[in-house]
Amino acid sequence: MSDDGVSRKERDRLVRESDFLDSAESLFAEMGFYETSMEDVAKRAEYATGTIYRYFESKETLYHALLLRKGRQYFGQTQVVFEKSNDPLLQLRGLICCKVAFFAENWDFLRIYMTELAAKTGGSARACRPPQELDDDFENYLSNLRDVFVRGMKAGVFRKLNPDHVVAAFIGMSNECLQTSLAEGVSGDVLEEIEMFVFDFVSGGIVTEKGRSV
Amino acid sequence: MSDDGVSRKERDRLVRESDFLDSAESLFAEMGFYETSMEDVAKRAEYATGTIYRYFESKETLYHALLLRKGRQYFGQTQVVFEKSNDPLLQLRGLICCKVAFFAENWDFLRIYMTELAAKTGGSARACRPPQELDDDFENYLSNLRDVFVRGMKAGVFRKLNPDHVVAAFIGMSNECLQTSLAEGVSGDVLEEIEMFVFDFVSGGIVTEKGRSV
Amino acid sequence: MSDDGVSRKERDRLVRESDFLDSAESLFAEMGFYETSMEDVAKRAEYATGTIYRYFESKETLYHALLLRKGRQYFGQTQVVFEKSNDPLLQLRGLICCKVAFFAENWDFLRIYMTELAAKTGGSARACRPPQELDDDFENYLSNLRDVFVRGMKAGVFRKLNPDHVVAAFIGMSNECLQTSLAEGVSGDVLEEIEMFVFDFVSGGIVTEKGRSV
Amino acid sequence: MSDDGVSRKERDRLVRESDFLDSAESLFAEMGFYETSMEDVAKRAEYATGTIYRYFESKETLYHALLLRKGRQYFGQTQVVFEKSNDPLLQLRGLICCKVAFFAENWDFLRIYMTELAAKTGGSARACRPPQELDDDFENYLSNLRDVFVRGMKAGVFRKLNPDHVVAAFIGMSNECLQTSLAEGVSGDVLEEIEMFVFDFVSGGIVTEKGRSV
DNA sequence: CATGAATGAGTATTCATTCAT
DNA sequence: CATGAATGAATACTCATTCAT
Repeated sequence: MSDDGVSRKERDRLVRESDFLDSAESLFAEMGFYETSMEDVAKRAEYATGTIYRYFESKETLYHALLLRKGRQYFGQTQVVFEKSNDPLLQLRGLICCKVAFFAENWDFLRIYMTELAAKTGGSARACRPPQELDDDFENYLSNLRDVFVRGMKAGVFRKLNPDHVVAAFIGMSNECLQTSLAEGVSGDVLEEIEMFVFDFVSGGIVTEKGRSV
Repeated sequence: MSDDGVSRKERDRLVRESDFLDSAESLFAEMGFYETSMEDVAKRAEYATGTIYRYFESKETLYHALLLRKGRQYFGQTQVVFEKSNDPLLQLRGLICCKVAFFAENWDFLRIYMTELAAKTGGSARACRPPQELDDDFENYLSNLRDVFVRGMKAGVFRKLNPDHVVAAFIGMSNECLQTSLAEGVSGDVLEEIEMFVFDFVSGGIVTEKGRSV
Repeated sequence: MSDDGVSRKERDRLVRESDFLDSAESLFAEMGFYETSMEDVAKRAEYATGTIYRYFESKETLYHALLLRKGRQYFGQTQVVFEKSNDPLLQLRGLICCKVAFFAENWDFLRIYMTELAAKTGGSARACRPPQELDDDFENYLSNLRDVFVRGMKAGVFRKLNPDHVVAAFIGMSNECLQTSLAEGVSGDVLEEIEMFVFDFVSGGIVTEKGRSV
Repeated sequence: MSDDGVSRKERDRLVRESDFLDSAESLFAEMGFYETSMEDVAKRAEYATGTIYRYFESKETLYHALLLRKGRQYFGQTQVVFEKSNDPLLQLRGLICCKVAFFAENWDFLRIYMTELAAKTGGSARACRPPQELDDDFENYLSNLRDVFVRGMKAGVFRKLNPDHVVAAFIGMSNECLQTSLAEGVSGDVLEEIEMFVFDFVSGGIVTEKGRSV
């Protein structure tokens, strides 16, 4: 037993699991779920094909696990933002910051997440659905996000708009901005720019006083 | 020969082709490209499996054809908007109106288009890519859209923001809003509401004077 | 009714049948039976696919018919040779002459016949066997040919060798010579040369007096 | 590692490969390439269908492999004959001996080889062509064989005939003799008889002194 | 009787999953 | 517990044949 109560065996196991998740993540992002074979995943992880099945019941399970791993991490971070403050504007800023930072670090995951979101929102009855656990987290995230906007509206700092639409708009625009920006490679400057842009756009849209008066 | 110079045979052929495209569109939207078999498509269209191949060379060709059919129609409509006026604000309104109307009528296509967009923007090297023809149309659309924003900025009716980001933001938010709204069923009221919301959000964001002053 | 007691209809029918047999013959020779589709045959004959089935029950039937057409013609000619004389040497000469002349005119058929012979002699249980009728003709031809050799041996003009082997040798060598020679294009001179060569080779082999004495 | 530097795994693999080649060889000989399904091959080898594809990329590859296996073996043996002596008569004897012995042991292969030869000489543009490697070996064989005859003619032990025709005649007659003889079952006596017959026939043809004087 | 669109059985091939070593 | 060969169900696609027009 090591200090933190985890045996070497257990640690080894976790390392292996992580190897597979990493391989799968990059391959699924590159080639898509269906164009990636279990053999591909095993090969990239430098294990034998059969070994994956010691760690994951099926290809779908592997997919779920990788969605969960990063997904929970992300939703965990957003949860912190939701809980740290009650100020809608601060929360909004925090969420954007958190999102940009997370996806900049997890570009492969973003691509998978976007595809998943497209399928999910569209209501596709695909064989390979995201795991319930993550769905719950996502629902919770949506509800918290909605709450931020609703409170902001009540407090008069946000305009009174349909909060469900605002949620969708916020998610859609931030995702798309991240995708197109990050596709061209990541640098610190770009990140800051995206972060600022997203907040700016959400806050004030694009029309000027002059434009409004027309 | 009938009045419009198309023989009955030719018309029959087009009807059949359309049957297959319709079946494929709904199935690909529901189940995804890979989870839909050619037999499924044939069955839904009420033909034998082999018959599809008299109309489409391969599953991929069928997919491309259905993307092209609606895609070109949509980009054709946006092109009209781009050409009808030079006023960025009017163009923006027109584009939103056009998008909402089109996708309300083509909910299945929207779902496929969203998945395609997720894959495309994400740079996935999927076996089944959209046809070059549509890619070109899409690039052209992006460039025209960007131009609307750039002209608006020059004219002082739009705020000076990174136009590429604005393009991404506009596309992402409008798509996501449409998806979530339309998923719940379509009614005339909803359409008008989405249209107004999208324009409103793009125009002015969500933060109020009061929020800004904080 | 025309002079020879065949109605125009009947004549038309025979023309059509012949068109199909010609197309099939050239295609089967070029591409092989399995690589040729009924649509190919119809297209080359400039008819619709279904029309073939008014004339031939199946692809196999078509194949049989084309084997029969030329096959019977050929065996008919050899029969004449068998009957015209009783002199083994004259008959042999006549058979060679007849064979060279026939296959020079029917190069496509030769190729099909060779393949068929390879399969038949090899005892392949192929789905597409030659028709019984032709098999009988072939057996009859073999038996007559054997008889020529046997009589020649009895008469002392042929050496006493196993007559079955002689038959096989004669057929094999003449076929192969024709194939390789005709593959390079046909001319009158070539024909005469092959004819002479085959007779010469069958008659006297290749070893000289000197070679024999070694 | 075993003594001969081949691991057990490697040996197992070769055994399996050989199993498939054997099954395919007998089936292709019996039924023909097109009438044999991969499932048939797998079944005869007592493996599952998919297993073949771990050893051969495609049906065509399998076919090529089986042609190569025996083909190279055969051409290897003829090469030895070509190199062992310079005496045309001895070489001729050696080639016949070698051919009879080889095809007696490889009756299935002979049937496939004959079909292949029929197609090849006939110039059929079949989808499933023999591998280039074997074609080269065959060309080399032809050229060496021709050389034997040319040298024999120069040395005065062979009659002066068109050497290309002699090559064709020799190949055709020996193949056909082997096919018809071996089709009836093989015994030591038969082999010796065929061998002698072929040499006898090639050497001296069939016409006697008496026949010649007529 | 010609047509050619529709049919659907048949086949090569793939790949997630299992299991003996 | 790792391995990777074997499995066999699943699927895109072909083509001989049929039949309504």
